[in-house]
Amino acid sequence: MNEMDEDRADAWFHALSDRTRRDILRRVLAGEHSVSTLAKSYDMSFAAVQKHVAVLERAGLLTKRRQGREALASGDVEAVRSVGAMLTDLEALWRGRIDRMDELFAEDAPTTDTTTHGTD
Amino acid sequence: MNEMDEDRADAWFHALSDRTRRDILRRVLAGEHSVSTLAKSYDMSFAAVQKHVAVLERAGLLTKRRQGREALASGDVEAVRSVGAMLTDLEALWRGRIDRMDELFAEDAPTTDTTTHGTD
DNA sequence: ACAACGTACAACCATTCGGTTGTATGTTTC
DNA sequence: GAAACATACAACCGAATGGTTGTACGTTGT
Repeated sequence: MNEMDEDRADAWFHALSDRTRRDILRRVLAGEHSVSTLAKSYDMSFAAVQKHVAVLERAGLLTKRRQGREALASGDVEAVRSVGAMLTDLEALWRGRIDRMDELFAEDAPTTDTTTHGTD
Repeated sequence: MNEMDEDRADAWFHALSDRTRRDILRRVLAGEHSVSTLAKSYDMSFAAVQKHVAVLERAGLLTKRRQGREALASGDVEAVRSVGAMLTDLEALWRGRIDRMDELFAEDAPTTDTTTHGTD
């Protein structure tokens, strides 16, 4: 895991660590929304919502396209999948631990059958 | 999505938003480690690492058990899976958007078959 | 007994974060 | 062209974050 990946991960998880941003992401994944439309949904200033959108955009979780005076935001599902993939990698580490525990069991026990491991 | 879930999600993503914490989580998912063992891996004070462990613990991503003078930390893979599930839910919203786009196509096209909607 | 180890926690500090208001600029609409 | 709308961004502020050092306390080894 190199420095650039960690930077991206920092940005992803930080972007997702705020409930308003998670809610914005839900909306823009379900469909395009202008920033002002989004802003009307929350009990805070337009500028605050705009900043949240900017954080999501910098993290690559959302893209904006300009149409006239509106900025239409759209969620990037590929980025969401990348975050999910990171967690799957974490799970894999855990599974490795379990496998190692199984090996210890196998070493300890009288070897009845070493060829088939029905661990799944 | 109620208030308590959002609090948990805030804690999860915030805990994961720091690269040191992600690294600690990787290690304790792979196997139990004492806090001081973990601390030796990073270029920061013991207290700093201890705080990171505490953040992960409060988020429920890791549990500690006391053995003598050591505090052994172990990653909770179920919590990691819960975070992953949240992202899967986000993906589902996106898929809903795509389905709706398909419907628009279908409405636009000459009606060949309106009775069966093979959207799955 | 006592020194070394492992942990816990408080106090402090610089930086970041999440919010505000205000100002500027481009785009519709009348 | 003026008014209303949508965005962008800077400046500011209190709270939280990520680090530090110092202190205290139980546990282990000699």
